[in-house]
Amino acid sequence: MTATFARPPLAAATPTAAVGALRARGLRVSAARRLVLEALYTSEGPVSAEDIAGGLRGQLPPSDLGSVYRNLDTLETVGLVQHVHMGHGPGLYALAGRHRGWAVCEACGSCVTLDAAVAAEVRDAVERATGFDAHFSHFPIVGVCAGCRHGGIHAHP
Amino acid sequence: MTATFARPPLAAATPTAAVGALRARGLRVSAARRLVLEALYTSEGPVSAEDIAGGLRGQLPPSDLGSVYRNLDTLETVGLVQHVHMGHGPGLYALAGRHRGWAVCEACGSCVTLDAAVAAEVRDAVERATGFDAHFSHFPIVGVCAGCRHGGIHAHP
DNA sequence: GTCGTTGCAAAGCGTTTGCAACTAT
DNA sequence: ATAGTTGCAAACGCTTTGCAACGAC
Repeated sequence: MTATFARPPLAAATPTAAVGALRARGLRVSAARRLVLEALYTSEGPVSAEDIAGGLRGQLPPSDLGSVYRNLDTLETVGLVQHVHMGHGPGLYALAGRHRGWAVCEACGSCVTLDAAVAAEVRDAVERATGFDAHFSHFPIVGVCAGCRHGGIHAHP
Repeated sequence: MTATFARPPLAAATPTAAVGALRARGLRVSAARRLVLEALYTSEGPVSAEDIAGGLRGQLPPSDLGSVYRNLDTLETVGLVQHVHMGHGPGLYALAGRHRGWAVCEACGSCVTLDAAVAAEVRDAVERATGFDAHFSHFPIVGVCAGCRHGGIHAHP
């Protein structure tokens, strides 16, 4: 499935809350599904399906990649998870409700989350300029960050 | 190669001008390369490599998909072409310098180009809010367009 | 004649899917 | 007991690449 269309994000602060949300929808709480959730709660930034299947480099037991994709898809349909595309690599997954979008620097590669205030400011400006009600959850804002513009270190493209 | 990093766009108003730009860089002007350029000058919106290889549904002779990808890559390195990702499908290619970015509506699927004024307005707002010098050439602005927000027809996700 | 470029085919990567075995409910 | 779910493997769509033949300069 892998929706391009945004699901309403469903914030779940703890793994337990997320498990509750699954049960509330009649979805089963299997070990594999629990593991995907745990991986997302464990990791700082967004992670790839392969990262999760690999157990986040030993932090968690490894699991089947196909099932990870299926579970990420399920969790995204429920609204617990969102995925974002940074550059050309694999899609990256993160818990929904923890951010209002992403911005990635094409000079240093750093990826930051937008908080509610910043996201609202950008959204309003885009709405004024284009009429679009925009979000940056699926595709990030791409550009050069303040640090890199002011003579920082640049990654080679 | 397929750069994530933006090349400086190199506007060429006509196929002849583009051919000149190629020669100026010591690149050869082969039939296959000419065909890719012609396809890009012919098409209204951004097109996929497969569209080009297929001859834009009979408008041009078909050509080899691998070579189309190589030529698009070359043209992008030169700065004559840029590619953009709409949703999850194949990358789409367009002449550089004809636009300052893209916006795509996730309700009706329509894709519009940003003109210089609109792009500047959005860029300034993003800079104020985030410190990023942003552009929307590689990943479009994703949102719901004015028409769809005001009770238009919605495509099913 | 030289060397960039082509066409073809094979491989690559990220992702999806069919299916029999399993297990949460 | 009944479905939803798993693990495996095969297939998928998009893109890249190796290589011998070719063609622009």
